[in-house]
Amino acid sequence: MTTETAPLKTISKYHHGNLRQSLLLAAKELIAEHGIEALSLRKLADKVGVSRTAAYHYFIDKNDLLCALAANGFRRWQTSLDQLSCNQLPERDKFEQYVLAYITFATNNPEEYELMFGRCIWKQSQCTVELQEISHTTFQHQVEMIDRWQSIGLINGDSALRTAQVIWGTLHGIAKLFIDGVYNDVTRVEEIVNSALPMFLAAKD
Amino acid sequence: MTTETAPLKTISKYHHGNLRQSLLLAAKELIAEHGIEALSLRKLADKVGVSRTAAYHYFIDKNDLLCALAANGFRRWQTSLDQLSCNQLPERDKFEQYVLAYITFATNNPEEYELMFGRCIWKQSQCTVELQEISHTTFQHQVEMIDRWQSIGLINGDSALRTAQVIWGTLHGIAKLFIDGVYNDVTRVEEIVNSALPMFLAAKD
DNA sequence: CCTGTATTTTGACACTGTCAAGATTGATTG
DNA sequence: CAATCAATCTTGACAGTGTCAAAATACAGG
Repeated sequence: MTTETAPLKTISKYHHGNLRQSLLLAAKELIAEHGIEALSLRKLADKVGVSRTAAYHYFIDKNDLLCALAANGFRRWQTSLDQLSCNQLPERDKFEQYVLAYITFATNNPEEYELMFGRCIWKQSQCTVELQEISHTTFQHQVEMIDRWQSIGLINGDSALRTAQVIWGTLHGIAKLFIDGVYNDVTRVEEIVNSALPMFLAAKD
Repeated sequence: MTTETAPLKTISKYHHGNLRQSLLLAAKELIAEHGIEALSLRKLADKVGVSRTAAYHYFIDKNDLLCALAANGFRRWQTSLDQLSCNQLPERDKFEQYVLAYITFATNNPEEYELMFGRCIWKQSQCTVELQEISHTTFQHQVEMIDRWQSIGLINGDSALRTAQVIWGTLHGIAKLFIDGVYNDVTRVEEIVNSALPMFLAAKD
């Protein structure tokens, strides 16, 4: 459809070139800086140097744009997962890395994380098929990882699905309590994670 | 300050009688029905039968009103905790009850829970001293409960504070995943809770 | 009845998301 | 090269929103 060769035109008012990409990038920056609820389509348009309603040619909705951002987040997290699952460390270290990576990803990109797993998209407004697919894939991926760790005997629990749900719940909960400011001493992340680990790991002696 | 004898006046436009209480009640209903983000001060005023800006004589802000609602929620949850901590069941059953009660409270009053622990109040806007106090008291209370269970040897972990934070994280996370619609089969709450319990309980044989 | 204070309303402003209609541009033809 | 067309962007407009300042109303006390 669109030619991929970015023209790098001289600045003319019309035909921005790659507005969709620019909008997503600027939105990500604005959100990271001032939070999700501070993002308005008009400020976004201002930042990109374009009119208020220009975004509506690339996104159905404000919600549609947020979904696209969340999908990008899932892609980023997915690649982290991929790197992690194909390294050569012993499985136990992999598990620890996974737990730490999860919390780190969440606390380092709080607003993006909020977008990916928060009510803003999942609850109140319906989410895009794109987002539904990429998130489902990622969920599946994580369940499989935990499933394998469980079948090895590294972590305990009966049903693999239930165990995955509980572990994810724990990670999500800790992350959320930090992100939302209920826990506010972020320097203590690692300590809490280290307290969480032995609860999941099978008896180790 | 205000006389506590509610006059129950005939309906005259001015001097509603107990506007503050009415506003809180109506707001709670509106939120329970349509979600937090659907609450506007104007709809709220309409429902109570009062002008748009009437609420500003009892609340500084929209945020102030939400904080009051959250504080009420904490009071409700606190009484549940009190009932639970002074019954005569064995400690193990108490712990199970606590876990189930937490998730049940959250999933039965999702919007109120969101208000109590969500970003809406804690992160973006600063919360009231009233809310800060009541929530801090409740947190403390929960930490003490877990501390006791740990010193008895019912649940494992090293630091009591860290253990409490992790357990709370787990409960909060599971609750949130349900509330926000990421987990959507609410009938499976109990199964997940039952999978979570043995992770916290010390070896039981 | 008159006055002061507590309470509520009206008017106004800036900001938001979104739709319909118009304006501008680059590419594709003849 | 000139004309047409579709893609792209802008302007105008509307209904909501939170919130402030000033006006209006009701009640209590003298």
